[in-house]
Amino acid sequence: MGAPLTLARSFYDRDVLEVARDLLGRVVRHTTPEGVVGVRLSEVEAYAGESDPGSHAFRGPTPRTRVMFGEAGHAYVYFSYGMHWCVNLVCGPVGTASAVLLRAGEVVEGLELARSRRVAARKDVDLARGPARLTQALGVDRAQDGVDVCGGSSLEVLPGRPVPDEQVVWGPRVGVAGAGAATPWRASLVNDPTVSAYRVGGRRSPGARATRGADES
DNA sequence: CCGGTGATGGACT
DNA sequence: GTCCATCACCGGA
Repeated sequence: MGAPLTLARSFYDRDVLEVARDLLGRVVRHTTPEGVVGVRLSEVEAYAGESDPGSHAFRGPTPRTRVMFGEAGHAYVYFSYGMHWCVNLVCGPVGTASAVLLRAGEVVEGLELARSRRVAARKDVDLARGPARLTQALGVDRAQDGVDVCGGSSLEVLPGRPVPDEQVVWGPRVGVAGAGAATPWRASLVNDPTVSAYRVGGRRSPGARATRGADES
């Protein structure tokens, strides 16, 4: 038998920062009746479970965050801002509720289909440049919440090509206050045009902090 | 290039 | 009622 197509569950069943780091350069692939789209990850963000004030798991399990408290290697998909879907990969032991948010990547398979799903994107580098854009390009939504990405599902993560440390840049997470603010939760590929360049604070009230990520341009 | 803002709906207090 | 792990679009520099 050949090597498994998707990453083994053990890949996800460890520290969330390690998983985030190792996800860079991997390919997330989603197969639907419309076809297949694959995205090579260029930016991810770690959420360290119940102790992380920035995590959806911070207040303990709820119907929405049920999947986060479960087994590593499953997708946690949530609905945001009334119109967007974002996808995380659960990691660590059961009950840990850690997860890695897939923030951006390059479409490396199914370019035409991705374009048709992302009509607003003017350039191909914008197709999956941002967490909600990435899910839209992949065609991921509520139906993939809880899906096991370790094989046998329409949503899977392929080995891709590992990225050397020199190409990895760590930066702060946005919109999170509290003790964990100093931890570099967000990892991205240096000088990669598909890395999202988002605003700190978003549409927050005036006076929002202006700490820019260190991985721009 | 950059900052400001509306859209839009669900989860949680 | 408030807060979003966001995006697209618009106008100004």
